[in-house]
Amino acid sequence: MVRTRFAPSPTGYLHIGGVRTALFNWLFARRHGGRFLLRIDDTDQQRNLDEALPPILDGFRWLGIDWDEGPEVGGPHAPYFQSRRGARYETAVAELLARGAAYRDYARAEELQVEREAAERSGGAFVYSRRWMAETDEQAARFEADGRSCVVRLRMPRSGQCAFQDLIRGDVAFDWAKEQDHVVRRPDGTFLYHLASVVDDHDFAISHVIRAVEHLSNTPRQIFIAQALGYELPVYAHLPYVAEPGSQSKLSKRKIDKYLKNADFQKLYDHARSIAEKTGHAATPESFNPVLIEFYRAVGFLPDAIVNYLLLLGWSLDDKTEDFTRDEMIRAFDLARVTKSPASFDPAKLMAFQERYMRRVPIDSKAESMLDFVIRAGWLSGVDRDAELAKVRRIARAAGERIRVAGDVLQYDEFFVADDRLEYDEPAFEKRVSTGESKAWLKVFRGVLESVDPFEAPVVERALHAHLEETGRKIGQVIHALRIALTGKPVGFGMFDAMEILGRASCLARIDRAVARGHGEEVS
RNA sequence: GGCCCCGUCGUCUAGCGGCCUAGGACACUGGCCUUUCACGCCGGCAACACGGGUUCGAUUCCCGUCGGGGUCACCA
Repeated sequence: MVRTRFAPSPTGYLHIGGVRTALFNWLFARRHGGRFLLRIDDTDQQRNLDEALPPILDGFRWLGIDWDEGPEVGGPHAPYFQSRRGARYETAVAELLARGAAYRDYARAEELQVEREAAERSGGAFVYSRRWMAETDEQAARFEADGRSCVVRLRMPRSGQCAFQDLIRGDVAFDWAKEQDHVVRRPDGTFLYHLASVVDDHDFAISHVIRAVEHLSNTPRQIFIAQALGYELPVYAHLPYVAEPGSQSKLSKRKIDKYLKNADFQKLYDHARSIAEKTGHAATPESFNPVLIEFYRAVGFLPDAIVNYLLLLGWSLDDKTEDFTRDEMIRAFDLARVTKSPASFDPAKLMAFQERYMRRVPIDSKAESMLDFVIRAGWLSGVDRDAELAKVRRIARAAGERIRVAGDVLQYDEFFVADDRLEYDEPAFEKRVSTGESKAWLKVFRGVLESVDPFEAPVVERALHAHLEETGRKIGQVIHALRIALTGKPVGFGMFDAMEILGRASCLARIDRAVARGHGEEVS
């Protein structure tokens, strides 16, 4: 039975790279009819679990990455929180001690530091002298009388090699002598990650440990622990990490300022921020960061687009397939096809997937998600949802592919403001409405609009064309003035679609207002 | 610095000795379409890090160099 896990620490944030790792674990488990579990690595966190965990869980749920065992869903090996498994780790450490695979160590931090520096000076790897190791209770008592406290360290081999097979890296080997006597228990009785992780992986019957390469060099010490405890080893697979845009360095949530110098990143960020500003979403780097999944959710990305993009970061099926439904990716996923080199995160390509997926969203559900943003922005109340939805649906239809993320609806405030509150793009107004005979023409065309019936796009369009025919004008001569008078902007939807959405009354009122308006000044 | 890993277009990648004058996608770019903006359509630019081998033949195998990165905690 294949069993994989993803083990986040409860930081409150879901990192893009972490999601990719979780996704690969999930895919691998689903592919083999196994189980995917979530385990919370909170061995050393003072953070308040109660508020740091839900955002992570919500993030996974939103992405459609479900877990078979773990927080909230429970499971046969509960609890899935390392902070609640101390007793279990204690027995493991006792076993390690009993078997001579670990020892109590009474060294002080400064003493260790001296040895470390000496090793550095001589150019060799630091290997602890074990001078303050207590092998008997008597020795321990003596150190304690000195006021020393003890940690438990692994008694690592000092010769030979630790060799293992990695599903992605192939054969890997490390010299035992380069390994340190890692601490597994602190003086206060808490445990370190490596110990907890190995014990949990064993207890939870994890068959495949699929994680980022940063952990590759941690593997020997974990193998040492597992073997000392008589555990069967899981199969290891170390994924390349997700790199910065245009670089090979690991993507980090703290380096956002640096990434913003990348044009594509900047573009995505600005795009998202303009949406977030309108919805009042706090746009601090902590909460509003393109390295975190929450960022995409806050502006209306589609989870399927993100997952599909992430799937292709370090994995590919062949030389052309890019689109995968969940079922397709489950069927196709194969660790052997994971790349060895880091894949850099490309905001532009993510957006391309988003656009592609957005095209396939049925108009009704697109309108639903757009309406959420409109309500969040306070442009509609949400009280008469059916009527509001109908309006947003018309906008969605007219906007077509201009709506790339659901929050893009907030670019079209002209359909939500009162006629007398419409704002104009001043240079455009100057150029196309204030000059020549634009205003005179608008007045005339206003008369035409009054009698158009019904006030629907194709009818209005026919009326305009008939009018142009009679007066011998070309559409290009007048439509810009009309657009700016009605929407305040030089760009937008098809003119007639926009007019239908506005309705006759608004169109007339807006023409009146534009015509009455002076050169760039408000007429009251 | 020690140890380890990686190295095909700007980016994600295909390629597992001849199918490669290296394929696809994104980005960029020229044009078309068009009431604007998008979309769409047609076209273009663009890569095997370098040097040695092995071989009839290397992007593919080996070695070295260079470059990039990861990791060296009483963090996870």
